[in-house]
Parts: sequence; structure tokens; C-alpha cells
Amino acid sequence: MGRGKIEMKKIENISCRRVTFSKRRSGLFKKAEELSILCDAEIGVIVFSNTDKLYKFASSNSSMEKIMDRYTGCPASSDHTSVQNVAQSLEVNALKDEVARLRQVTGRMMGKELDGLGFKELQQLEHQLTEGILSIKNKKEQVLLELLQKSNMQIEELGKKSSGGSSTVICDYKSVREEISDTSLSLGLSVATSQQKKIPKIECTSNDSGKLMILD
Amino acid sequence: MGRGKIEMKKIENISCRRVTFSKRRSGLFKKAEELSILCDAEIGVIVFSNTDKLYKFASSNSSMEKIMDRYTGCPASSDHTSVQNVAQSLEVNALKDEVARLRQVTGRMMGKELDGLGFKELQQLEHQLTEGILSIKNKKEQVLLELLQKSNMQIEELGKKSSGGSSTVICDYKSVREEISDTSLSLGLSVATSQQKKIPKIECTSNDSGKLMILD
DNA sequence: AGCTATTAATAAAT
DNA sequence: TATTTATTAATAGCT
Repeated sequence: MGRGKIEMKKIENISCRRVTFSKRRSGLFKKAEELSILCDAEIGVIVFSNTDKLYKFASSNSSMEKIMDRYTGCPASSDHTSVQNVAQSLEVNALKDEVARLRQVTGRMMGKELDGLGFKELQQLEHQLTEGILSIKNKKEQVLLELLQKSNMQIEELGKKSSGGSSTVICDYKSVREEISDTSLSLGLSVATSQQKKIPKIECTSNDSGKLMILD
Repeated sequence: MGRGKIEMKKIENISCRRVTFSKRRSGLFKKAEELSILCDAEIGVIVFSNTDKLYKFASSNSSMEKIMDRYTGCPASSDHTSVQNVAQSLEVNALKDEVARLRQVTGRMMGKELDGLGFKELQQLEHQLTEGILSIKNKKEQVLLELLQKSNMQIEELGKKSSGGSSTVICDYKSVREEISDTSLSLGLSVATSQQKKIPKIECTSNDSGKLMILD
């Protein structure tokens, strides 16, 4: 419930996490207090932040110690197979559901399991993949440019050291190929090399990179 | 948040109170779990109903006993991690790993989290998406053809029943639109309808379907 | 630390 | 007791 929904997983950005921790901790304690008032319940909440800081809540007319004593002395508390295990089972089920859902999503993105989908959904899926491809093309371009830059710097250094020859390097295909290791990339002319593996030939139509031809 | 707000005081109606207790208790535990996941916190919640019944929540990879020990000051006095709990934790962790992996895969397919990938991997990813799009385009075509067939059959029946008019139906736009329900599909001419929601306009470039234009 | 656009929780009804 | 719906409450991303 914010400007968009968030995934239920650890927030990696530290400052974001701090803010969320603070806000949601307040929310949790508020909910606990409301429940204790509305339903006349005795409630204790213990929270350890990931920085080991302690925060607690105990409903009025009570204290954490009193609640813990009551918990310890409660016959049901020694029954570990009840609520705790139920909660864990619920978590396991939730995770299994999530795995199934994600598997379906990836499957559909690979063009499988499309049978249940209507035209609109197929349209959206296609749109999403198109966007993904665009991002990937841009990333590829960026990677190639970085490699080319590295190669050129290397060439310049070599040129200075060895013969002091031509100082203006435009492009060195061999170096780029070696950087990419076993990628067997060839720029410019598509030399008829042996076409290995699955992906036979893919035309790379990166925004402004022109006529690159990649052979797996 | 309901059909009106309620006063912050004990609910006198017993059945109302029970219902509210049940719902809000679930909500409280859910909030606690979300906080523990999002912010990597260790959380324990103890609730005693006004009928003295105990309900508790402990964040995963923990237990109420562990949390109470930590609260009391002992690092980890009691070893409550019974065999079953260890086994469950292992399963939970495995599931979490799988979820994380699948999230990464779907994320990458949507063009996110591409930073660690090399050129070759990007190439393969792009190829996979291209294949996915192809499958989706084929499925879309199939769906449309089925809808068209249905429409035509409907038209034929209507034609026989009502006036016995033109028996050769080529295509009926209106029926197709209705079959797709709220998809707001328009074939042929793109009528300037209200463009709702996020995806404003998507050009449909299905293999041989020519000039479809999808709104929404 | 405040401010909204959104999502989420839930009171009441079914 | 479970589901649905109309509202209120919580809060994510900004500033």
C-alpha cells in the first residue's frame, strides 16, 4: 500500500530498509495495541532489528515479563507442534505457491504454457518481452563498447612500448575477440566460421551499432 | 478500514469481538512476518485472547523460545531447534533460494538485473525471448482464428433463424469484440476510443494478421 | 520528517 | 464459517 507494491523479500537498499523498518514497526505496534483494546487481549511483541536493536510492545496493564511468564507457564506453549508449526507450514506452502507462480511466469516468457491465456494477456506478455529485449540490446551495446574501449587502451599502450608506430587506433578486432573469450564474436564481416551449437545466427540490430553479425 | 470506522474501545458484542479478534490476529501476524522478511528482523508476537487462549508468531529461522532468550539477555541458552525444526528450516531455505533464483530469471527476462551478464549470456537471453515472442505470436493468431470461427458460426445461425439473408460470412467485427469482452479489440480501423490504463497503445504485428490495433 | 497515490486491511453484509 | 464489498488505514516512493 504505497506508490506501487513491493516484493516480499529483504530490502537491499539500506536506507530504504531503515525507513521501512521504522514505519512498519510503528504500524505493527499500533495494530497490536488496537487488537488488545478491541478484543481485550494481552499482547506482547518483540522485535530485533537486523542491527540487533531491541524494540518491544506490551499491552497496557501488562508487561513483557508478565506475558513471557504466562507464555512459559501456558500448557499450550510447550506444544511446539501447534501454532509455530502451523505458521511454518503456512510459510512453506506460501513459498511453494510462489515457486509455482514464478515457474509459470518464466515458462510463459519462454513461450510455454500459453493455453490458459486470452488475447489481451498474450498481448501484454509479448509487450513485456519486447521491452526486455530492448533492455538487453542496450546492455549488449554497452558491454561491447566497454570491451572496445579496453582493447583500444591496450593497443595504445602496446604501440607506445614496442615500436611507437601508428598511434591512432580505431578498432582492433582480434583483441575484442579475445576479451569475449569463447564467444567467437566477429565484427564487421561475417566470416564463414563453423556454426556451433543451438543458436545458428542472430542478427544484432542494436540501436546505432549498424551491421554487427554475431555467430554464437 | 471497513464499512465505516469503529471506536477504539472493547467490542461488547461477543460474536463481533470473536470475528474481529480472528481477523485482526491474522493481520497482526501477517504484518509481523512482512516486517521480518522485508527488514531482516527477528520478531516474536504473543497473544492471549480474553478467553485465555494462546496464539503466537515467531519469524522464520527462529522460535519464541529463542527470541525470549535473546530478549532476556542470554545469547542462545536453550537449544530448541529440534530435528523437525531444522528439517523445516532447511526446506524453507531451499524454497527461498529457489524463489530468489526464479525472481532473478524473470527479472532478467524483463530486462532488469543484467549487470552481471557477459555478452554471450545476453545473446542467449535475447534469443530465448525472441523464441518466446514467436510462440506467443503463434498463440495469439490461433486464439484470434478460433474467435473468428466462433463468430462466424454464430452469424450463420442468426442468419438462418432471422431473415435467411446473406449466407456467406467473411468476418464480423462486433462479435469478435464481444468475445474478447473487455479487451477493446478493434480490427481494421483504429477507432479513437478512450485510451485507458497503463499500456496506451500496442501495435499488433502478428505474422499475417496485418493491421490489428489493440487499445488497452 | 511530511505528502499523496496506491495498495492492503478489514467492518459489515451475505 | 467463508466470501464479497465498501471503506478506512497503512505505506512506498518522493521531496
